[in-house]
Amino acid sequence: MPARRMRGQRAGLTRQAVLEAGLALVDREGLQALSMRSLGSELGVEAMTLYNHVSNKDALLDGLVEQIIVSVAPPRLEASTWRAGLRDFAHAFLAALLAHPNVIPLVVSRPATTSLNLRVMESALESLRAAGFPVHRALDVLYSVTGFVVGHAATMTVQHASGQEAHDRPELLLEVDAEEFPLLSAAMRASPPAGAQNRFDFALEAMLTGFEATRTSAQEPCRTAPEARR
Amino acid sequence: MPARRMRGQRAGLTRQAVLEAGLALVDREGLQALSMRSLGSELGVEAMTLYNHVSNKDALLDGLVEQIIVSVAPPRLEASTWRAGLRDFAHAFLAALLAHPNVIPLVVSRPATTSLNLRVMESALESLRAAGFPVHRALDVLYSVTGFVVGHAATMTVQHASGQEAHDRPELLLEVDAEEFPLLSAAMRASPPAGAQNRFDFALEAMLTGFEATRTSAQEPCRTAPEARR
DNA sequence: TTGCCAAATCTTACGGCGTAAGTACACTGC
DNA sequence: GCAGTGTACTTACGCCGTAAGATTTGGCAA
Repeated sequence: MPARRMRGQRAGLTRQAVLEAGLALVDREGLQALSMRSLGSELGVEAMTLYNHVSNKDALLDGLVEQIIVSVAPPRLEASTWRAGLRDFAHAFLAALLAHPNVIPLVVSRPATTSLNLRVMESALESLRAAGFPVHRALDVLYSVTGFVVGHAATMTVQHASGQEAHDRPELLLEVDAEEFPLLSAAMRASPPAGAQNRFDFALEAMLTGFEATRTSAQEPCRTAPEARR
Repeated sequence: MPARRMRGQRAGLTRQAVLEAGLALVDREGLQALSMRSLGSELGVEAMTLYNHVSNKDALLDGLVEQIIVSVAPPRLEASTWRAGLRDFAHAFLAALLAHPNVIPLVVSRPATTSLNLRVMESALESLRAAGFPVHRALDVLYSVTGFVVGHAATMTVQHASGQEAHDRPELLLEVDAEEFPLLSAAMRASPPAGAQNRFDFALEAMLTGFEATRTSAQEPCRTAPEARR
């Protein structure tokens, strides 16, 4: 609980503190619960005070996205194989998104063109090029993976029953009519709650396998790259 | 221009007309320009009138998403190969999304669990199962493709320079510093404006190729499925 | 034809939003 | 001690979604 302060007394806020509180608030109560006023009172401060640290609400939202991007930033792409590197990156990115599911709509709708983010891409490109991808293909691969991760994270976390109180049940839609949609309900019952992760891995591997073929314009006919043989 | 009416006179609105006008408004001026008041005046009607046709703004937004889903609905998945079918579906879905880029954030953040949508999935599952996929794998494949398409559509259309006036330049970020990010800027210059579509196809094919291997638990060691040999 | 009703529309009002503008206070360096 | 600077608060404006109620209409029963 923030200590009682008198007019003009400092609260000791920083941009970072504001962003963290904002992220926490969104995680806890959803995007629509984030207003300058609510975030202010969360921090024991009036709404207008926040404008000392973020220039407006849009910048605040951009900041939230940035927080997430930064949390996955360390370019792990130097690890072992390019394939393992991409896999690690995809997993780290997915984990970061799933850790803050309420923010995903923001990630989707605003540009992640921070220079910090560009730096990550640059080093990833370097790794892929070294692994034998032509530069433009490397960019294709990178965009494909990020698009894929974002898309999956989004479809994994859409809450149905458009109520705003979906902050504590990670289960997905299970109440499909077994009469009307037999296959669908069967398939959903067949893949247990953890099935989403499996599905992600499954499709990711499929994509990586597909990439392999275009590495140096099909350097081997079928199975390429030794791939972490240990 | 809507004819001048007196109090209580009918405007002849329908839910469909409201949704269409809403979609048009969002396409033209962006999501943030859509308010009950603005949409009302668009239709020559007061804001509250709209509540006769949609129960609240959330339902209106759901309706916009539905409009898009419906436009891609006809299950083309019966066509020729399962692979060609999936490819067609992905292309149709992507086209529908790109036709209304401003709506993509909505598509991402709300459930597409209309029974109409479920019917599409059911028939797609049927096709895939007939093509040799175990049911749960078929669902994996389907989710993977939709997630992939949504993710790509999203990353293809994020506007940078978070201003709200990005409604008439489909170009993406091109002003990266060639000094600081040589590979990145080179790769972007290498892939021309139409490169996004190529990238999508490239990654889609990669994924489909990957799927092929899990069709009936690796039915052939390397190259499976004759695939539209005509 | 007349009378009535359900549906479509408009009016008013409320609380909450983002934020521009102005004010008050506490630190910092001289 | 004292000015300057930056942090925080207050007030106010115009927008938002929408609840409640008044008003008019078109269509149907008698």
